[in-house]
Amino acid sequence: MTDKQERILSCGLQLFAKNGYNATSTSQIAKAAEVSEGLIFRHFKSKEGLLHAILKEGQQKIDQLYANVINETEPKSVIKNFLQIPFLVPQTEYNFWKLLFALKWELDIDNSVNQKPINIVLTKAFEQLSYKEPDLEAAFLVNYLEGFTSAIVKGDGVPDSNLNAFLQRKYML
Amino acid sequence: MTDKQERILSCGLQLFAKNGYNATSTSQIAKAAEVSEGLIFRHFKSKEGLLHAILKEGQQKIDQLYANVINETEPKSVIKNFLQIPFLVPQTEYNFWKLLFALKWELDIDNSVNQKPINIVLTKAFEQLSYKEPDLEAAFLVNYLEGFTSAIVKGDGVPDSNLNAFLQRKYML
DNA sequence: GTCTATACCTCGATAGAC
DNA sequence: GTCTATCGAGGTATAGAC
Repeated sequence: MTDKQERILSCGLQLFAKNGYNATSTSQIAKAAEVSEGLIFRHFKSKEGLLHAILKEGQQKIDQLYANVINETEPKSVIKNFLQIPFLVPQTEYNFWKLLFALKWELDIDNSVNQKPINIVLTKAFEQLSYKEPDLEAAFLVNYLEGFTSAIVKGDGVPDSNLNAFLQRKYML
Repeated sequence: MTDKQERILSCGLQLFAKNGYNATSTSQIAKAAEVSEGLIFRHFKSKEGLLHAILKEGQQKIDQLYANVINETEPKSVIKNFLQIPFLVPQTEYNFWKLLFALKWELDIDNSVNQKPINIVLTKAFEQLSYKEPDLEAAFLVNYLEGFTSAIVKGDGVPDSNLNAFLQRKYML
């Protein structure tokens, strides 16, 4: 991976996240990365190829984030770590998350692949804690976190830790 | 409002919702609405003008939906009606909601104008029900509903009423 | 139907590493 | 001399606009 390739990936992410995929032209990216436009196509085949390269690079970070939940065995910690996810994302990566949210609607790129195992683990945790309807408890929290992270990433603000502390009390974690 | 104007609005909504704002060309809309492309610009000034006309038309329906919550006085009914919102949206209007979600990211059109009064009313309801931290309870539910409606509109499926019934039990509504 | 701009993309030429 | 990274001048289509 050469320096210019990395600059294309980085600037592509910035611009896609800031202005949207369709609204960003390859010439803009080239200008920002200070490379010739042709180079983008040499390396990434097409504009969409560039997008997928960007997504692939970011996917690792997502996996790491979810690993904290999946690999946890103690049920209370599973829930606690799940709720903590938004706080583990460094601000430098907000752009990537913003892009993910936008792509869900702009193209039909949905990485709900990660959602399923999370849902299973969460359900199991509630079950072990003797909640009456563990699957619905899990679904409830999953929807909450979707809304919460959406609000954070959208507002480019820091997540409100009060809400998190509140939930830890509510669920006795 | 002529027949052709309405067809432009309707087809514009369909296509914007389905393929995104930037990815939809005015010529596509003209073809779908069976009008000349020039007519779009005569009536709506620009592509963005058309978008705003579409949004303005839909705003009324949003207001109606939220009115059920805002105008309610009995605290339990406030919360109940709030949670019911997604179930009151007819499938024929899913396209409009989908467009709203997409625009939040694609352009920076955010109609969180409605969010504030809802938050206040919800907080008050929890307060009257003697919840310890009514503001956080409200914020929690608001985030949940954002995630829930997002999932519904995205999945073009019917909302899961089990989850709603579960929450009515949980909050003793 | 026509205009202008710009979108995505191609490709031959170049330059340096080995 | 081959190979890989790069440049930048086009090409073709289509966008929004009127």
